[in-house]
Amino acid sequence: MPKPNTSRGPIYLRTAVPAPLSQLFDYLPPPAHNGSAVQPGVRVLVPFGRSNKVAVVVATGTEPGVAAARVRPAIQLLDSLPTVPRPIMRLAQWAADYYAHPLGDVMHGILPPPARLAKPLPSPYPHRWRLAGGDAVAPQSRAPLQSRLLEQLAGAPDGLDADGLAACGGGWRRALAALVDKGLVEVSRHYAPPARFGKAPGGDPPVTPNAEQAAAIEAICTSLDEFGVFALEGVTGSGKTEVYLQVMHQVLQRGCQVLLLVPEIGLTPQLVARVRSRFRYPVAVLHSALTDSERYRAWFAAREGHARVLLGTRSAVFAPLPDLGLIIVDEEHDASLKQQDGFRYHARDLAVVRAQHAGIPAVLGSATPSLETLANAQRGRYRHLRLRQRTGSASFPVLKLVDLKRRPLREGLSEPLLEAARTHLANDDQVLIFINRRGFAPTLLCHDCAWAADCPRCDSRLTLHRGKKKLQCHHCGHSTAVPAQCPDCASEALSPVGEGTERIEAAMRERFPGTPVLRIDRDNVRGRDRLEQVLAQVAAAEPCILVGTQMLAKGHHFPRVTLVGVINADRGLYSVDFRAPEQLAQLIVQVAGRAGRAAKPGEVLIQTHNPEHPLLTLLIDKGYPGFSDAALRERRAAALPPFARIALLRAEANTVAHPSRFLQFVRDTYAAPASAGGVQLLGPVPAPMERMAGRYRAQLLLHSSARRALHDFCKTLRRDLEQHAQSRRVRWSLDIDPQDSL
DNA sequence: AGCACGCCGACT
DNA sequence: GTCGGCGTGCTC
Repeated sequence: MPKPNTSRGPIYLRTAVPAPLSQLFDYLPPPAHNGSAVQPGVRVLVPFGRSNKVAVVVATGTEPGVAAARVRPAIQLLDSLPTVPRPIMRLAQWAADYYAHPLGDVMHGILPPPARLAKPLPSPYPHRWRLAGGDAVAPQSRAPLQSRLLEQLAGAPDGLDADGLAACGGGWRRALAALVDKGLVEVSRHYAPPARFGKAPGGDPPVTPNAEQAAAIEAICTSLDEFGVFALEGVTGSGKTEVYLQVMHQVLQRGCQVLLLVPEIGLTPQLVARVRSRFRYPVAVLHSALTDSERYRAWFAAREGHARVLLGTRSAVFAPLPDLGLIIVDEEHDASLKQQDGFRYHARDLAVVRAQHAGIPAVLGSATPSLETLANAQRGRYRHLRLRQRTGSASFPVLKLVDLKRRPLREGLSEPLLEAARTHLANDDQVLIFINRRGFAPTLLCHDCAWAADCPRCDSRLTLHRGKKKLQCHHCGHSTAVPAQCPDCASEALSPVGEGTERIEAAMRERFPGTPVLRIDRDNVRGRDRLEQVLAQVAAAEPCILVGTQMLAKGHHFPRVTLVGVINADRGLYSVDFRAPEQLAQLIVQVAGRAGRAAKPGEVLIQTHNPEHPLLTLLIDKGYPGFSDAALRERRAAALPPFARIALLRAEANTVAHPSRFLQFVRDTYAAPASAGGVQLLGPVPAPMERMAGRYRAQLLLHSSARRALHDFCKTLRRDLEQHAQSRRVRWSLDIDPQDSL
């Protein structure tokens, strides 16, 4: 849309309104405003349908998108300066386009909650008060407390905060409010940020890098002024974080800000503490566990340039950073970097786009890089940096398979694993048992009539939680008491089938009486702090046994663990999802990385019924690089991502028929034109779990060898479906580059 | 997404 | 006779 107003007509504000609609909506400037100075990124209150919405101005222009008579005036401009700065506008528009998602919804999603209200942006910093009109002479008051306050304020032209005024004595807030009412005191608009966003003084000395680390740091630091992506593949314990910190240091010294993105589970207090204690620059942290006002403060500090480092989870990729000089994505393979509902973006991919827009480097770090990133490295689009050695004296753990075939299993534990545990514990070492399942047992079965405890709302079994004495569905949260007898045949022979963390914990207690057994899963370890407590216990403890889920696999160091047992590697070997093997390999490597980080070598035992499976043997003989090379070749041969592009049209409804009927309609309507454009429609098929939380789900797979073709098709498809009456009978969504596809 | 309009069932 | 179910249409 052209900007200069050469004609005589009115200027229109083209806005993104928070609604699931791909179009933009035009408004006239509010009354008594000519609109010429309105910049993109400014929020505006507009009438929309029968209600009012906070929209974001995307552009101004002289031609309305609809008949001029239909254009209504906006109610009020909410900002004088853009709330969404230019680079974020550009990123949001790029993302809305790439993910074929309405820009209004994207904008709404990236605004912090206080900015979604029809008010000017509030200051999130502690209030400061000063004398009204900046009087140097204190006005008088007859109340003693009030005059003390006035006296204090007269001596502080920049104003005083709560700490500064509390000295005037108890009840100061009431007295101050009275002064504000009288108009003698005002809230200062010259707020100041807190001096730091953390308490540690900074200045921890950097560690001397080894040759590989030094080379990586050098490679990145010699191209800080241009866009470039560095795939930093560093085995666990190779000191990736030290590389990040040293590169960050250089960037900070040049006066730039750094964005460090991590998966939700990777944002540990240890990492925050490590970043804070290294730099004398303010560090802000942004993640979902914060309160709204804490998040707003971090967002605001980033936007004002008060925070020099922003450490955050995926949504932080949209945080405004005026002096951004470097983006790092840690654990870039992690699935939690992709948003799984609504606006389904991948923070790693957007980080690369943002770096490109800004002309700065992006670093994608992982011990187990995603196949997407490795493919980009192979094609020469990303620079591949490798850290192959563990730092210090740490050596690599030895991986071994335990063949479960025809071996007696007691509570899921094989004799070789138990034997190894005995040996390691006898050496005063710690043992970690990994099992990717919470609860006691994943099924409760009647031995007499084969009744099984099913979830009434999902196509799944209820998990037995013995501690809570409940049967629980891990998909919808449904929970019931454990029946004493079979509801079908009244038999009392109800037996738990399979193993979860609780059961392994109990079994280990029984096998190793006197050895502490600590269970770490979501049921047992509620908050972040609790996890830290347990981990501190482990660090201090004598020989002990840790039993846990994914929570154990990421980010934490267990220097005293020398044996890791993986209870079951078989799920994932034969999954329908083509990404399952990749995820299994990543998980095994990550868990294995917990062992032997100190001087003692570690041992990893993986229980499986498929010890000849090529995925497992490759992983054990050649490590993750061996596995990923083979996996990439397979993906290429099968024309799967990253060698082809896919998208998923999902639909759900309260009846079985509606989703598949809707998707079949889409297929019937679009198969021919799609195919002409090089896009294949596959399905519809029921979702991997067709019924979840009482709703039926199906999906249609869109596949193309050409990114552009798929993208164009998705955009027209969305615009059509938004209009079509058919789509109102289901809830549908379009997922570009889905994480779980089939 | 909201929100209203518009036609068909069980209730004071 | 009304309250209210959710199908359909619209939002500059």
